[in-house]
Amino acid sequence: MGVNGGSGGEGQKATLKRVARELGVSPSTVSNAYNRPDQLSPDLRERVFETARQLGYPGPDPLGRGLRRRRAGAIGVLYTDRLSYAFADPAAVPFLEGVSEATEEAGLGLLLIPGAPRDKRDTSAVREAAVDGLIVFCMAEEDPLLTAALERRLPVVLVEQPPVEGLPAIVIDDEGASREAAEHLIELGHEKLAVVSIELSYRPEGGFVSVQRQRSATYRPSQARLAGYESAAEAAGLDWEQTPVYECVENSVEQGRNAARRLLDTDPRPTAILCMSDLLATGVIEEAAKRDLSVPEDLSVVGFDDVPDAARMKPPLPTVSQPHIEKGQRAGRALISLLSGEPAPQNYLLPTQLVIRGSTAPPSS
Amino acid sequence: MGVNGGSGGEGQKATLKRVARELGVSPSTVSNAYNRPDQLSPDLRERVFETARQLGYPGPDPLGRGLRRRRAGAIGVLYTDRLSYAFADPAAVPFLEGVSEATEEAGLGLLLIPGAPRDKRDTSAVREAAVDGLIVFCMAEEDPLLTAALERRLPVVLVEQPPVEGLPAIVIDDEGASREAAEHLIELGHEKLAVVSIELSYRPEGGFVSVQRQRSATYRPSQARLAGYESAAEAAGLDWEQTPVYECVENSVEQGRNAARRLLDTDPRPTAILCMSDLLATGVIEEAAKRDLSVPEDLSVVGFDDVPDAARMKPPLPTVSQPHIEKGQRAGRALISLLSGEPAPQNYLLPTQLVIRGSTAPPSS
DNA sequence: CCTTTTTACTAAAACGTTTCAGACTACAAC
DNA sequence: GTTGTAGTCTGAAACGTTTTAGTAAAAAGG
Repeated sequence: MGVNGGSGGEGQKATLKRVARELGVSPSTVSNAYNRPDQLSPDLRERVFETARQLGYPGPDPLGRGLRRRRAGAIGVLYTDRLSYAFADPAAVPFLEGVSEATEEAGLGLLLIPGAPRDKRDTSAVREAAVDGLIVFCMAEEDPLLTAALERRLPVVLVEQPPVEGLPAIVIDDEGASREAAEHLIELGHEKLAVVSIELSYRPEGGFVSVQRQRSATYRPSQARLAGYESAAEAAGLDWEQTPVYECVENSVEQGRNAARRLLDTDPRPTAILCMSDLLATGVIEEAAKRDLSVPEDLSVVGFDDVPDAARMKPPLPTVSQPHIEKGQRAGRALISLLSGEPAPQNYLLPTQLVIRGSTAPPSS
Repeated sequence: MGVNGGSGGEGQKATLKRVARELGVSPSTVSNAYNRPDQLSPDLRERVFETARQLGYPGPDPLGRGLRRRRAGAIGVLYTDRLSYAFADPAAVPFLEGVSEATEEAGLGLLLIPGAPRDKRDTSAVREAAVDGLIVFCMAEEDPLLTAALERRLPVVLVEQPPVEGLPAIVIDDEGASREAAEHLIELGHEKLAVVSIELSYRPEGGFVSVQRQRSATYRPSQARLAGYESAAEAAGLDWEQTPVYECVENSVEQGRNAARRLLDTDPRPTAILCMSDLLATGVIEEAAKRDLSVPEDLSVVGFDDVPDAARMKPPLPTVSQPHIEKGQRAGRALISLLSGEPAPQNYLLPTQLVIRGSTAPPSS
């Protein structure tokens, strides 16, 4: 017998009203059987369930209930890019893990909202998502998806986003953390730095970027991290204009390799490269290896994120560690408290830590 | 100005009906403006949007629409365990990536349904989830969550599950793949095998398990893989009764270490260990290292899953490779085609491959 | 100029629930 | 014998849409 072969059925689709009619009671009573057990006799309640079973009624329909109660029972997450990329991003995965811990505690579903590719953005998914609130994670300020999300006037929590008044924000101190990373290299004696950056704006151009474009980056992490690198350089008397910054169009090992190909060809060749993600750093190191440059003797590389792999690499990758899971938890909890009507939106600044692991070195020359 | 400070508002919450009244047209017309642009004059349509903007109407409410259209616009995924564990499971993440690719193509949301811990299962989330269909991924046959899912009578696709008649199933050949892994070790001359297993049933007991309990495992992968190991052993004339099988209560490195502690203390000490996941294998290798057993000279270890790390370990971990992403895609697409009313549910058997990477060896004695 | 077709719009009935405000009974309390 | 009170159950009105079947006017066809 197949799973739909249950008895009953009685032709039409089972509904609360039909259960009520079948049993000769009012719909309210059936509803109460499910939602307010104290409102009817245990005996009748049992009979309601029995009839439901016979008719194959699976309990109150979530959409009908949601409409009436005016809550969907789920929160949505908006991610930078195509949704499927999120699972390939080692920083996004633990973030989602944290969010899911929070939603699970609250018994809420977690709806991942599809983004469609950038060149043909379709905002319908975000407009039509049945959710009670949204978490916006690391999207460009001018992304149409973000606009659409805000227009829904739902409770929203921003994570690693440019600020919007009235909305709680969860961030790390991107600027401070990257300043620290750059300072570390400068203290070692490096003067020829280079930067491998993740996307700067909604439509990333890729390649070397002017200082002006750096400053007008619309992804918060990119903008803040560049500012941090720059301020360390300026403080040390280095000319930031002369520091090559290469923008990747995607956060991947492949793109990191690409960037390194270009950067290691510049003259003078940089002695240290600051990367905005561990994925990019991995690519840079791969390319360096291909050119028989040894890391860190010939080239120091620092990453960002501290993915699990970073510690296992040989040599281990120096990087900026940040609490991804906690970030997700905080975001989830902030949204949930917003949903339950708590007034004061709380901002969080999460701690970061520069992890060196003994594998940066002074310049060789 | 905060995000909710938009003009309009007019006291009450903006609704389609209110937009209609404000403009002096019927609700149908406003609805058409959003859903059937060809049903009204472009001029009026523009005025509808204009009024909507003034009133702060964010477009048709997903719940109202969903109720009327009888579709939620999302599919749900049920995972073995606490939802948050899924993000920590290196096999589940790429699976979800694949699913999300499929849902994204179809413009559907992906709802992750929370599971709550096993000892206090709460099925309300699965009963109340607003979805059009479900993907059930790797759950024990007797899990109450699974029962609740089937009772909803929604389209369902099973992944790595014991079969249910009438429901499409996506699986790998767990039995064949693990038989192959065991055969490989046996061909190398190993006679003292041991197995480190993932959970066998909804309430895993942990520790050494009898052949009888092995056979009645209710997680499909566990059951099938044990059957594969056993059939290889029997075919080689080894006594399966004498082969220690250690059940872990969780798929983690820590649990693998645990299991190894027990297995490496048995007499005779196994010369090769078959692990049901790369995470467990990693733990086994760590414990072996602690005891100064060199792998593979003193102990051969084979994993399962082929997570990205497996190739990078030193020595690289021999393992069974399976197409996680494709598994997710297939599951997603199967469910989507089910939703669009296609009749024949299709089963898929996805290919696996034993990847040795030159790091198993004959027994040393 | 009359008929047919097209265009632009509407009325009303769903969709499947929950909840508010009773209503009826029974029984205890005064 | 009235008044409470608790315990059960119900009727009807939402909740915010979409859709079907239709009307009236305008355009096209002859």
